[in-house]
Amino acid sequence: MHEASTLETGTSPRGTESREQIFACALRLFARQGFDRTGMRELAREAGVNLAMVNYFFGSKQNLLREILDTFFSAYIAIARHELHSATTPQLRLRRFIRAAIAHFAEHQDHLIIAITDLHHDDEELSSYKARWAEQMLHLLEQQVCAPLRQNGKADISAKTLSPLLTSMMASRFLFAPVIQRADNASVVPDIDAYSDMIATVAVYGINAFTASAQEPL
Amino acid sequence: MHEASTLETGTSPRGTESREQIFACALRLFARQGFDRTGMRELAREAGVNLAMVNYFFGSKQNLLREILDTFFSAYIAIARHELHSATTPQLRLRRFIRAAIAHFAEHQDHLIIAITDLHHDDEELSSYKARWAEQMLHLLEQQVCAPLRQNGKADISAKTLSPLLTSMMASRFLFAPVIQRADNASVVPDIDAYSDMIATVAVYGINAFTASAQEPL
DNA sequence: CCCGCAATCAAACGTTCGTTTAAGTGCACT
DNA sequence: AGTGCACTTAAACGAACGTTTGATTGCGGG
Repeated sequence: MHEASTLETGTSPRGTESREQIFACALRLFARQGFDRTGMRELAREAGVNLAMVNYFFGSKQNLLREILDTFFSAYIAIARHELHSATTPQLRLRRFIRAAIAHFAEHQDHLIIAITDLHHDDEELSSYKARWAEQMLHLLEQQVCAPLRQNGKADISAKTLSPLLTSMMASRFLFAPVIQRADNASVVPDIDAYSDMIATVAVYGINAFTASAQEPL
Repeated sequence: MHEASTLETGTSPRGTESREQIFACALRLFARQGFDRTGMRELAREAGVNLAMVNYFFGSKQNLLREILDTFFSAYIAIARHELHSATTPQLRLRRFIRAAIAHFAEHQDHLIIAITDLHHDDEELSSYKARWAEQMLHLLEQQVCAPLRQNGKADISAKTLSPLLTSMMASRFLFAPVIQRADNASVVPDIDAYSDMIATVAVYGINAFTASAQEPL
């Protein structure tokens, strides 16, 4: 039952390579086939280690999933905290947050896919755990974006609506990538910078049009 | 192996009630716990039927999933086909499509969640199947929205980018609902009409800002 | 009345699942 | 040389999985 210690002794402990192999393969397999469809034996075989090593290093399959979600969410929140406190206007803060978050998504696509497609796992521990991350994001967006925008005029938008909307918009390319590529593998996709610019522009101007008073009708 | 016939004899065949019970319970369970985490025995127990009835009516668990996806996607495409051919400008067509699609999502939230969280199942049959739906949506958006917008000026947006973006935006509320509600169960959520208005406004004005030339900087 | 067939049932099929155990390996340090 | 500890291993555990079989029920039409 006692999970292997994670303490760093300056130089890597002997088992580090195996542990990292397992973690890397779990990322790939969970994202491509889903958490439940990936068996411990398949994971161990792919990582080139013995079956028992997975639970030796991570305690259980659930714990392995939690460690994956942990690395992703904590970095996501850190980005939000940093970028949403940076600029002078809520529009500029939002744009900087989107660009940084999409860069994070692009670099950790497997984490992202696992996090979203496993959103509806009704495991009690993981659910309350994800709710705590959501709380922090809701609070950040409310303080730094929604509240300032409320003085704009017409309609207001709540963080409970904005947070899922932004995350969905930013993730859309990665979430649907396998289906879209299969449906139309001919044409080229815009590079990641053009994509994040486009999402940021749509979000900032779209939200501004919704919250601000005067708009020419479309 | 011979699946029960689906032909309608005017009045319902005798087994219809059981079949519909199974289908309804599968929707609820697959959406709440995921396809893989839901066992045939659990599904049969919940539906109040014998275990063997599931495969008697649906042939296999995969076929049951496919029937769920089928009813959802075919209605989704029908809505897109209808609304995207309706109005005079691409902006108006887009707005009408978004409002109708969100109404469809709201009425079939379980279908939606199953479709999205199972997007990454690498089952060959289901993948090529979903790709065919995606092709139709790509073609519709390209013809009725992207191509007309391309004459706008500055930047253009491809259907390969727009289709996932729109679907993600419209689905955001339903996809993240369980996490958000758990993180903040106090406040009220906007009703579905206000939500679809907001998504439509953000999408139409946001995309217009991205594709049109002159914009005041934000 | 009874034959036919759709529907229902209990039971078992073989497989795979996540987890645990107990033995074994080889380096590091005294 | 020898002891301790981190790592690795093969094997087995009971449970749950999706599917199939063969018998049984009960209504509708000849």
